[in-house]
Amino acid sequence: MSKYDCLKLENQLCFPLYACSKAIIRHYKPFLDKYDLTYTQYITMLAMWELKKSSVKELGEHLYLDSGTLTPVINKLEKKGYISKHRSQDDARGVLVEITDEGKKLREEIVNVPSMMGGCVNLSEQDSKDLYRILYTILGRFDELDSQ
Amino acid sequence: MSKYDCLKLENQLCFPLYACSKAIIRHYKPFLDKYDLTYTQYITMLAMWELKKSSVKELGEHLYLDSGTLTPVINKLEKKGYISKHRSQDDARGVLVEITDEGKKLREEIVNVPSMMGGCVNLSEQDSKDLYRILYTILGRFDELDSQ
DNA sequence: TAAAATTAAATTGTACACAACTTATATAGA
DNA sequence: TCTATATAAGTTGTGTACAATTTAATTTTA
Repeated sequence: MSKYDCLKLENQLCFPLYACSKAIIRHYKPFLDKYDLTYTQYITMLAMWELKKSSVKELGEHLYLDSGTLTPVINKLEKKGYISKHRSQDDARGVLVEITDEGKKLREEIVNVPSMMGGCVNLSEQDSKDLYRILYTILGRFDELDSQ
Repeated sequence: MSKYDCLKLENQLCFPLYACSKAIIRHYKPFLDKYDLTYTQYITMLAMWELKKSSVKELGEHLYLDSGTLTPVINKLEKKGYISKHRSQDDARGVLVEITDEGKKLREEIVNVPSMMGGCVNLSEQDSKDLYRILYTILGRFDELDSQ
């Protein structure tokens, strides 16, 4: 036992989290390539399918992304025809993003992607539930910290 | 219940994983800024403190990073004086990276960072253990897939 | 209500991440 | 042994992330 044990990669939780996140995104790629979507564009579409219409700000809160990241992603998805954007009438500072008919069609095709990815990882029911709960516990702690 | 439920952000494990990983890295920043290190540079130093001497390839296997990411990180850490690099004698294709005395000194100072971060998250003992186990299960599955 | 403070997006600059490619070197097979 | 293959780093190009700044618009407040 050394006082440096806490600095070992294997004793840190941040590292497997970071490595896992990247591994999943990397393994999404072949599935998403078919639809010419990056992972970030994919989760942005996931959010838009739920929200249908949203400000950039609200979308960013859902995705934990700021406008610096989101603006270029939105512009790319707009160019692909999946969403449209225009200034808000109520508040001219805001921009409203809206799902298009093309975007709705994409949902039909992409609906089988999650199960294909799930098949790769193949966690037990219990592990999935535990992982889900613990991750949202951590996110909650950080949300608290940030709002203080 | 809709056939699109699987496409909801909240029903995907990839999303909280991705969000959590980013949140942790973001919250490391104030602690690492003191030492003028980015998160990637930090975990590279963690690996180097363990390995002491390593090829770029081996280092990349530890960190799940390829040379495209690692080469510039190594160059920056070299410029800061924490590591040194030179061609391998045995195999002139390889480059060996080695921790310097400066790099060893840094370890002394940075040893309190993990506990400060742990204090932010404050997971229960059981949740930490479960999270750790599940994350390495996932990484193991992907390693299997990749080696096939 | 006019100036000050706040807010929403966009912009800018730095640093990954990674696929695809290049270059140099080493190993294997005919 | 000579050529084909494989391997290790490095390079290039695209796409995030995010802090910091800018711009335009809205609220607050003196």
